[in-house]
Amino acid sequence: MVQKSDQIARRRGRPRGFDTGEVLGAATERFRTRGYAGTSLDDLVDATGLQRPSLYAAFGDKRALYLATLDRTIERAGRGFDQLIAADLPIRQSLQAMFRTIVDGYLTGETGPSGCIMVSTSATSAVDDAEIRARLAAFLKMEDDRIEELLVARGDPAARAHARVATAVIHSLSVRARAGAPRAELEALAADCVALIAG
Amino acid sequence: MVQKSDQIARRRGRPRGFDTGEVLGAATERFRTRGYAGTSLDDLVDATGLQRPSLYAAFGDKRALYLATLDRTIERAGRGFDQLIAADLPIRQSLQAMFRTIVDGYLTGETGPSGCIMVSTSATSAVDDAEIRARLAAFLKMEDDRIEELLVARGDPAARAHARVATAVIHSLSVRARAGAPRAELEALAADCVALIAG
DNA sequence: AGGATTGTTTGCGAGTTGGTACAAAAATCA
DNA sequence: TGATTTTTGTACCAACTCGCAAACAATCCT
Repeated sequence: MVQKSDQIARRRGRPRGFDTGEVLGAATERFRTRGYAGTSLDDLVDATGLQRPSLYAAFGDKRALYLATLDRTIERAGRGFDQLIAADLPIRQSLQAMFRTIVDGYLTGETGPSGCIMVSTSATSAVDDAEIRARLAAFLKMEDDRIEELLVARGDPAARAHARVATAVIHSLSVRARAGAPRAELEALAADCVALIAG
Repeated sequence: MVQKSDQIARRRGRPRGFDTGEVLGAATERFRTRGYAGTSLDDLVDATGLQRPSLYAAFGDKRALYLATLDRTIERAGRGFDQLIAADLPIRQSLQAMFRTIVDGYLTGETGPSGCIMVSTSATSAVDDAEIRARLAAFLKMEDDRIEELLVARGDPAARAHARVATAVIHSLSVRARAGAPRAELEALAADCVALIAG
């Protein structure tokens, strides 16, 4: 009872040779490019550097790992919106900053622009899998709510409708990024949306 | 040279026991619910009623069949927009009719609301497959162009920007439908979009 | 009728899939 | 030190994957 947690409560057996967050990030990237059904265990071993048994011990089976990547994505995206709201910029600047971050992220990817794992990948598996569908629904609600909250705080009288449309534009940006649309096209759509809401 | 095409140019051997269009439609539905990677040959045999060799003889391998379903979808959607433009209704009514048709379609599906095969399914496979990506890009361009054309014909001075945003809302409707959003939610988003453009 | 041509059915085989058993390895505890 | 606990690496398995070969069936042509 003396050294309750000397460092980080030293565990008993052999220590893990990997960081859970990093592994989850690597798995997310692979799932984002190939989708759930299109990603094999060999893919995940290749992406994470872990062997199958390590993956299974740490996360459970393939589906549980996928769900974990979705949860991680929802959390991180939520924190992003929180920061944006806290920055307390005027409507136009808030939306511009939001779209800038989103477009930048959507244009990244292992083999090409990969958009959003929730909007453009989990959606494929959502119809026949209730847990994936629930995560996607939670993500969409989070987006709608946070953007509406942001617009309400700035005194937008049509906050609700504007938030829904802004979210819709986010979704479209993901689809268009995966279709190979050039950055300028994505930025133009974002600018059109900002003009429509804040212009 | 006399009976060039007595009926429909009677072919040589054993006649096909199926209608190509119907089979393509059945395959489309299965691909729409499960995605490309998530649909097996057994699934397609089950959905179409054809045996593997018949599928292969008529369409080629699984990927070629998938590409055929995408092409069919693009064609049919294009015809839908053509009809809408030809109807020559005012802006508000045109958009309302468009969204009504789209929402109705997106809420259908083999096992639940399945949205759009292009937006919410082909997008998953588009990153690593150039031909699928090209089809998706062509589909998006078709949507953008047709809606812009419609708005230009009605004298909308911001036709281009409005068309992009309307297309974005269409994409979001597909994602939301697959997430299990109720009809009222989809209709509300559509109404918000119409109000923003034509209000 | 009989040959030619095309479509259909059965069955299979090579490769890949997700998942696991088992032993070696690396740490803590006594 | 040796026993215990946890992680890691190797190898494997049963099930499923896509695709195809070969025999059979149905039509047209002469």
